[in-house]
Amino acid sequence: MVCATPECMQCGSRLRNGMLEIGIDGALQVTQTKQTSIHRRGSYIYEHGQYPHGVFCIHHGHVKIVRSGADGRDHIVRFAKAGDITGYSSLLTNEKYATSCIALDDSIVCSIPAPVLFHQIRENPRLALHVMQQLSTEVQDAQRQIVELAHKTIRERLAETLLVLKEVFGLASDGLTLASPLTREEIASVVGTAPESVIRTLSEFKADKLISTNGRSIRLTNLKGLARIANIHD
Amino acid sequence: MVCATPECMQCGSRLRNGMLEIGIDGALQVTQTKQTSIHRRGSYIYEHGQYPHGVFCIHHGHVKIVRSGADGRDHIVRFAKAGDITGYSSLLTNEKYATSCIALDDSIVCSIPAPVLFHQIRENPRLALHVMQQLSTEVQDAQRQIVELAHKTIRERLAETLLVLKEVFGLASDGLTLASPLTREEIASVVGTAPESVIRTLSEFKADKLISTNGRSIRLTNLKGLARIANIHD
DNA sequence: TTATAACCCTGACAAATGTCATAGTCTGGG
DNA sequence: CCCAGACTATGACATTTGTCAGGGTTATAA
Repeated sequence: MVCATPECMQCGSRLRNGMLEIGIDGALQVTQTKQTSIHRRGSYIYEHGQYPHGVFCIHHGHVKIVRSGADGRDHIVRFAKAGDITGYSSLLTNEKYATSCIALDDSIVCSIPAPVLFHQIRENPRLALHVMQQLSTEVQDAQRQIVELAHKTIRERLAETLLVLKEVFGLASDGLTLASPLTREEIASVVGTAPESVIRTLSEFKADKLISTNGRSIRLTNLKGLARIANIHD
Repeated sequence: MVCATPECMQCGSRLRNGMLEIGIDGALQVTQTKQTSIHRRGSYIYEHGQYPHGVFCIHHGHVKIVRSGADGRDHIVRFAKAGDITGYSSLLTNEKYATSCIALDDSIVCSIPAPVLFHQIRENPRLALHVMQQLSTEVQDAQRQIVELAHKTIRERLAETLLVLKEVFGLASDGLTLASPLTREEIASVVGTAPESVIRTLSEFKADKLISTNGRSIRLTNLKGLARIANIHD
């Protein structure tokens, strides 16, 4: 679905207002060429194996970036939410997507064509530097995850994941309940374990008065306790 | 140790001869400002917690990039060898190193000052693009590691690691023995497990006629068998 | 509203992995 | 050449985690 409304300029304005400073002309080109689409929970923004044609910028909602393992099990390698950009690492290496990007909410996503992005990068060293910094942050996040998967228990990783979900999705109006649409299985595929282990460990946390649950929803009643489990070790 | 010999131009020439094309002037600037140092096994090229002042380019030998976990245990997140560049992700985000870089061999490493690198990036969009591509590859490698740590057994990960070591360090003149100086403990910190588990699994591989060992050295006698274990699952 | 599928939860058990103890082996420096 | 320290190797055992089965609950769509 093409986004033809003049006020739909978040992509361009974000690029301009951020540290990127692609200039009025650049913002105009981006705004004129981008395509906006609406997704419901579960719908694919891009899929493993396709060739990239551009980058995606999340206007509204939340998406998960998923990589499937050899045995068919999926792993959520990161989230993206409104304002975040995704899909450039495969575009830059000019390879098929190694990951899929799937909406978690009802989301609005716009896509900037590759030629436009490359043109802007060539024209503007500050944009280039910004992309490098984004990629550097991704590298460091991924390396941190590697170490944690290798050496932390499920208990530690789940506690940290709950705190990450708080950052990504925020809290409901009570200030305690995670505003996250993730199922236990999706949480498991962030933590890197089986859904049963997530459920069991959540029950431990309940017994330890760190959280309480009601159906899918989780209330974080002791943030410091969770942080202690997550950072320092058991 | 400053590298003053005129023939020591690998950094500059690599940058020029590669896809980077920084031009004669660029190569000259790099060559004139870089510093070359010699390291023995175990010596630090840079260390976790320091602030970066430039990027490092490996002339000769092999290094490990290590990240230490909360419990003090280290994890090898990747290797770099002659021709590879390392240390730019922390430089770009302008944060303390999250990793350490340690020589595995007697190695020769040269360092390009940050201002020179940034100047070259600003001047030359192709260099910028190349750095982005390197970073993209690192992101994808790291994400692959995440999924494997989350969902593969030690047996699978160790088989893959042996094949990786073959790519990084090559084989001795017999065409079978890994030319790797890694101890069992270092292999464990690639695989993400305890040294005992590595030794035990290597013994399984010996029993399965996939490898043979002699002290520290490992002979890969059945590459296809290892690949089968590594890729398809057990 | 109801039917249905997806999801949450727990128990029991099996398998994988970590930890500790101990002994043998290699290797580099004096 | 020899010794000390580091490394490899294996067994026994504890712990963590995965798998399978089954029952209750919730959400979604007709």
